[in-house]
Amino acid sequence: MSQTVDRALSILPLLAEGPADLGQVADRLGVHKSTALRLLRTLHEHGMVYRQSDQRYRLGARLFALAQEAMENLDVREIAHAHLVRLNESCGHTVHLAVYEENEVLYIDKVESRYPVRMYSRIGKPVAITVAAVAKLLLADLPEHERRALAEKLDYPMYTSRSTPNATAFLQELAKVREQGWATDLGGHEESINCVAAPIRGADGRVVAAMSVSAPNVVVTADELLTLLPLVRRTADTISGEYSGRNPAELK
Amino acid sequence: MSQTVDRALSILPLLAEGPADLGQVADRLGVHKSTALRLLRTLHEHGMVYRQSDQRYRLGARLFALAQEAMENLDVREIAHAHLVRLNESCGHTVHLAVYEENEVLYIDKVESRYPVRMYSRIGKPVAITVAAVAKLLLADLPEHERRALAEKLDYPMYTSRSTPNATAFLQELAKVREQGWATDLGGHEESINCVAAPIRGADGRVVAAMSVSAPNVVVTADELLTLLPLVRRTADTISGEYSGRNPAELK
DNA sequence: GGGCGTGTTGCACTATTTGCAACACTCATT
DNA sequence: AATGAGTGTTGCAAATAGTGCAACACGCCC
Repeated sequence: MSQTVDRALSILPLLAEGPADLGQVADRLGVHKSTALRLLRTLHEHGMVYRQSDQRYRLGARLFALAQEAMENLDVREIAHAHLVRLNESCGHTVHLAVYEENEVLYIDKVESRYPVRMYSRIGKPVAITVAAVAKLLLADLPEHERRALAEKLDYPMYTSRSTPNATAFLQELAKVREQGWATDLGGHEESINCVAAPIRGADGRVVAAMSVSAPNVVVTADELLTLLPLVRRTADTISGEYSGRNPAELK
Repeated sequence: MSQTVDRALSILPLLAEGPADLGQVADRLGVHKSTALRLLRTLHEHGMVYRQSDQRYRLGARLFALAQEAMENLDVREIAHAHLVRLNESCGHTVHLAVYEENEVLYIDKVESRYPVRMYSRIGKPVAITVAAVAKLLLADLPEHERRALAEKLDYPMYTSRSTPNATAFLQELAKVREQGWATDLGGHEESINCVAAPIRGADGRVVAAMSVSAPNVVVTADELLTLLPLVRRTADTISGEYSGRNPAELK
């Protein structure tokens, strides 16, 4: 592993917390100012960091553009999008699409609720992995040992009284989810918000993504939301079919 | 400037085009496979790239998370958001917030139209810089020489017949925008979409961001959209006031 | 089982990066 | 004006850290 690159990349999460000046960056990296300067310069040339008017550094525009492009190239996302919109049109609630990647689950698409009350979430944001319905589906499909290892390693923040409290409970929940082929989150992340989710599978049957419908209590009760389950599952299955049907489009 | 970091960072835009295997990466970088491997490994450890099941590399999740965090830390964005939402509620159209950074203009916030017909755009996406109303405002405020230099350097794609055709026309347009303190884009990017935009200024009077309201012809005519101008300008001014009023919140 | 096309590792060489110390610059303070 | 503390910046010599090579380890197809 490359030390120089390692150091340079370590600067990014550091700047993500907020702007910092050269001295601060050097200190937190544990290197000499001049070294930090040269690393920052290289990052700058690539547009990864930006020097604002007060001389301090922040993350740069290229970063957004990259994240953007990367997202748009995801095949599942492309295939799923139209279906998500249609689902939103027929039920009106917020629809999410998420994938698992290296110990994180993240939203890669979202169609906003048509009701005035909206939930907070954002594409690209890592999901509350221990409680979100989509996360349960994605993790439930991991190979046994990987799933256990991950479960042990996670934190279990008690967002609400119904959050998953620990690894044991989590693994149990995952087993259930795996069994039934769908998942819910009933107020486990935010007291008043419920979700139902279904898995999207590739040709080999493995779960490649998960989608969910979320709505706050004030709009529909948990029971009412559950009546949408068949629709959500059907949508997910349609996407699965389309995804496994065609060979992953080779671009260019 | 650091060669190693330079090479490593060059991998990212390359992967943004689509997944690639080790050989391809090495070739396009012009380095030996083993070198490419080690760079990719380091990128991997930082979650910047991800190795998919077919062994090929793609951009990784951390990239999204970083872009995400960076965006949320922008003070203008935070201050403006509530006002954008309110504006959207009162007029129903899509509202955008954009900033300028190193030869690019990018959207940093967006409130979706409440009409069924939506326009395509996405937070983090670089804006069509030669035609977008927000871009004109941001560039019009650059110091003379920088503005000229940039204008010369740009491409002027003819998205529609009303797109800005060349540097001369662009500079002229910028002068006008600078003069009047607001800007429009009447079908310059997409034939049927119009925008009106107003600048958000910091305490020193410099333009720090720009906001716009966009709507397709099928919903309102350009003339009707222009009647919203006073409202847009008022909103922008309110945000400007709030932004220059408080000292930029030092976090942590 | 031989022949590809991958990705991976150990090693010797030297080019690249590093920390230092000295220098520039801006801003307060006196 | 002059001093000083706080920044960011550059040239240099030392050596660490990165490089390409060549050999190896796979998996896959014929």
